[in-house]
Amino acid sequence: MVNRKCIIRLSRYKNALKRLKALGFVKVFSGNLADAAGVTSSQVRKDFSLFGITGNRRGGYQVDELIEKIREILGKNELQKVVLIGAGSIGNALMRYRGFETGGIKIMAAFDIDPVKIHTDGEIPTLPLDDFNDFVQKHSIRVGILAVPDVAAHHVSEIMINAGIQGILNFAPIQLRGAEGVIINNINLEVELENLIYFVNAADKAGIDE
Amino acid sequence: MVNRKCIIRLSRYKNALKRLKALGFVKVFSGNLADAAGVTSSQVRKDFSLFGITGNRRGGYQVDELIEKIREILGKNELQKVVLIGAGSIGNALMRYRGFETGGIKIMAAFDIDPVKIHTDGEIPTLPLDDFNDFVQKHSIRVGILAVPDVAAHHVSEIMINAGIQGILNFAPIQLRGAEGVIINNINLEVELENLIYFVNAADKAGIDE
DNA sequence: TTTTTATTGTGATAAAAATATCAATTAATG
DNA sequence: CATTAATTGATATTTTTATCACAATAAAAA
Repeated sequence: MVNRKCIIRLSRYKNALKRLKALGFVKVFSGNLADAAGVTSSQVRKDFSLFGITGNRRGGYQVDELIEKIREILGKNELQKVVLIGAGSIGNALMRYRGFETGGIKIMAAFDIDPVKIHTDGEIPTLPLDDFNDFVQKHSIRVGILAVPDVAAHHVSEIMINAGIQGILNFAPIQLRGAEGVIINNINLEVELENLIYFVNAADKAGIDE
Repeated sequence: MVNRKCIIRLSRYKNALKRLKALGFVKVFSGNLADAAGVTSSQVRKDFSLFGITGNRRGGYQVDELIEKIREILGKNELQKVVLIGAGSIGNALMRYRGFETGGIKIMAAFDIDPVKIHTDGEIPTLPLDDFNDFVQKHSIRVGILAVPDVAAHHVSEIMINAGIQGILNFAPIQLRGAEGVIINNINLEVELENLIYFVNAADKAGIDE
């Protein structure tokens, strides 16, 4: 069964493959990917079988072919357009983040309620929130990043969902619950740090990782 | 058994409790927390039993007491000092992020190799990377945030570990593997978006969430 | 060409995590 | 004070996830 964890592993395999390719690898074995992604080789093969990815017994997998197949599964063969709501510090950091381009992801526009932040001169325009609906529908965008303060988060998530957004990456420190057919991934910085702090403090016990 | 997932849920319970407290709640039932955190009430009670948190049969849990107990478990009763390496866009966003203070987390200093970024006038000083070791040891800091470009990430992680850092929150798009006794949490923005894109594209199939 | 060796692909097995169940118990009610 | 109703806490069950094990098979070697 395909779940979140499984897709995350697929992304990691793809990243590992890119690095191995840069190192000159032409074929890889499940064990190589397992090492690079920190899982077992069985896990790699099981994941592949789930998506009908096959290799050659004794011959492993062709790197180029494998990257291509994973990209296809992840929908990364075409440019993925996303929008951003919230042009604060995190929003701006994301706009400046260069990793998305190379990964085939493009932030088409940012939106904010603060008139001071509106401008269309940069590489990514920042538009008034009122334009959100039209923009999303005009460009058929289905994925959005939410980077507004916590008090506004729930309200903004409703605006996004009403506009037709089906996937939200939420940076607000509130556990957003998605509507039917809407997927929400939450990134909570404080929770992540709390997590580290707990395990560092509990260093006596065996170091648990996941 | 206490694992990452379990501690993340604990953080979520705490956040939910704070909101419920603000709403005037004095006591809560496991079902309330379950709703707020998106889990079952059995899960909540199971988690609590793991940490010896008890309530009153029929009477639920006292909000204040519960918050206090969870804070204690998470080590948040004393200010948690962390450092940041990389004063780029993500690093700066984190320095400006107000959520940490209220959560009892303090970024003591940032470090960078770029002399242009060094300054000590702001609220959080940005120091040369050469000062990292001394600073960490002087302030007994054990948790650090890594926000440098991918090519530098592995090298910087070694600097951190050598200086005695035991927990790293890694924003570089590379799967860092920790040394013995070092815990690394990876936040990979592209992987998160890829994940959303996959499930949005696969919207035909049943919407899977976690 | 035949034999050996290494790796895949998958069904079986084990481990881990989440959920359901229910007796024990406590608060509220009459 | 006795009775009722509701919730915890702990155990049992189910579900999910990961690992193991090995036949099938293809490359390499003899």
